[in-house]
This record gives sequence, C-alpha cells and structure tokens, in this order.
Amino acid sequence: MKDNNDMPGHLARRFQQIAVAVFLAEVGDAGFDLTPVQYAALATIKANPGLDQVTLAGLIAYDRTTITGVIDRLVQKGLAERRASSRDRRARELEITDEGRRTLRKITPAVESAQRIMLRGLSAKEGEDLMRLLHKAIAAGNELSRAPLREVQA
Amino acid sequence: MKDNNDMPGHLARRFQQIAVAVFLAEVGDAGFDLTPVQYAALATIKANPGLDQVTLAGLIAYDRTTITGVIDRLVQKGLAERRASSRDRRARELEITDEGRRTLRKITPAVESAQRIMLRGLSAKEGEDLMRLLHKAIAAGNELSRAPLREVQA
DNA sequence: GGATATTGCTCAGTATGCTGACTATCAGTA
DNA sequence: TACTGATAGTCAGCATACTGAGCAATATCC
Repeated sequence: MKDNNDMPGHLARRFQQIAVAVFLAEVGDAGFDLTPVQYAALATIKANPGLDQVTLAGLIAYDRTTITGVIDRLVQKGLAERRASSRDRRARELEITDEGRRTLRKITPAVESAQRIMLRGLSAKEGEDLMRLLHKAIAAGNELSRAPLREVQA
Repeated sequence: MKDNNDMPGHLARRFQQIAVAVFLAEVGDAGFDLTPVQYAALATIKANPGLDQVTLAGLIAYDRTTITGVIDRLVQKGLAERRASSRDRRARELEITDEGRRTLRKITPAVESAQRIMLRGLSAKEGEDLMRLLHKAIAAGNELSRAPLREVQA
C-alpha cells in the first residue's frame, strides 16, 4: 500500500502546517499577534487601497465567506477599516490604518525570516525550484477550488 | 514590495487548498463522503491495527486534539472502532471495521485520481521533483510544528 | 511505597476554509 | 418601468488545526 507520505496531498498539508507554525512563531517572537492569513490580507489592502472584499478575496484566493471574519479581526485590532462604498451600496471599501501600516513595516523582518526557515532544509536552488513547481501546479489547478486567484481587471 | 504569491508560505496554503478541493471532488463524485484527513487516518488505522490515538496522530502528523474529532467522525460513520486498551487504561485502541475496509478499497481509485489531478500542470519528472523537495523541506521542519511526524518505535 | 513527573485523552476557545442559503443591491433587458 | 439575473456581503453549520487547561492513569525516582 502506498504510504500517505508519498501522496502530494498529504505533503501539501504537512508543508502548510509547518509554514503556519513557523510564521506564527517568528511573528509572535517579534511581539505581534497576526496570522499568515491576516498578514496577506493586510498587505494586499495596503497595496490596493479602497478595494472591496470580493476583489481582496480574489487577489489572495480566499473564499468570500472566509474573508468576512478575517477583516472583522483586522478591524477589531485597529489595523484596517471597512466602510460603505459610495459607488455600490452592496460593497465595502477597505483601507489600511496608520497602525496597520506601522505593524506591516515592523513585522516584515519576522515574515521574511519565517519564509527562510520554512525552506531551511533546501539549498537556494532547491528553494527556487520548489517555488517554481508549486507555482506551476497551482496555476494549473487554480479553477479547482471554490476560491480561485483572480487578477485585478484594469 | 514582495508579492504574496512569491512567498513559500502563501504557495503552501494555496497548494493545500487546491489539493483538498480536488480530493473532495473526486471522492464525492465516486459517491463517498470522506475528507483527506479522515482518509489518511483510516488508511493508517488499517495498516496499524490496534494502535492508540497518540501513535496514530504521530504517524500522520496530526495534533492530538485534532485526532479526537477525526476519530469521532470515523466511528460515527461506522468505519472505525475505538475501544479501551487492556494494557493502558488511558489509551484507546483503534480498529478499522469491515465497512471501513470496504470503503477504503472502493475509494482508492478516486484518491489516486485526485493525486494525479493536483499535479496535472506538471510533467512526471516535475511531479517527482516537487514531491522530493516537499519531502526534504518537511523533514527539515518536522519539529517546528506542534504535531510533528513520529515513527513507530519497534 | 509514596511523591513526582509524564502520558493519553478530552474539552473550551479561537481561526481558517468550506457549503449552502439568504438579503440587499445592481445591471441588463423586454 | 418591471422582470430577470448576477453580484457583494453575511450567516449558520461543519471540519480541520491550534493553545492551553484539566483529568485519569502510568512511570519514575527517592
């Protein structure tokens, strides 16, 4: 019988599990309380001021029902703001706060350190290969999850 | 600013997200209601009859608090049994049921199909490379998560 | 043998992720 | 303008994962 550990799905789960643990440890040691998911959302809000929740979800491939709670927590921590859109009364425009900007800036070294640690078993070339292969597999499977990645339309 | 999509942590999350979606779709189409996590647990119980929950958790790198619920659901579906150990009254010995065995056998094609689909963007060699690199990164990071992989001691 | 430490398991609480349903709103069309 | 369909967001419910705490039982050490 094939070992679980030889299945890509199982390896995916395990790598993700380690990645999250490393991220939380590094960021926690730096004195911040922010999850990988919250970090990605906050960084994307900063890079795309005023975007709505669906667009944000598409940019980081989160489900729209997941993003609601993530933003709730960012708002609750004072890192982001959610306000009604004037163009479309269904939509909420998202903005990063000064506090959010400060947090992002100060947290960056820990985030970068985490990315290095989760690849620490690999050489530089192997790390690049892994990222390239993951990218390729993800691109091919993008439409297979309920929350595919969506580019911003011009 | 570095794009989220260039961070190994983000790629890990996305690949895992797709892997789970593909698994559920293939297994669901085959007429079964089993998650990737439940499948791995059930297959590991079958391969190691009578093992206790902590050992099971170690073999598939699940947290001990997570495994409780997973087993609850396997038992509830009639696929596994949990009974008190005679050697150690704290421990629960796990066994697969006939129904569980039948399910595992019938579900295998769908599981294998899912593994192929999640790598469909890659050539055979690229797929092997990805698995090898994931393996290596995971081995180096094994102790960094709360739920590391543990071999069975002889 | 008895105190102490460790271990197996469970539980409460929190954070992703998903399915499916629902409301409010907008867009296109007859 | 009224109808229809699509879209933005939320909610309830379920399944991982984790933190931290606790209980019961076993192991270890003096």
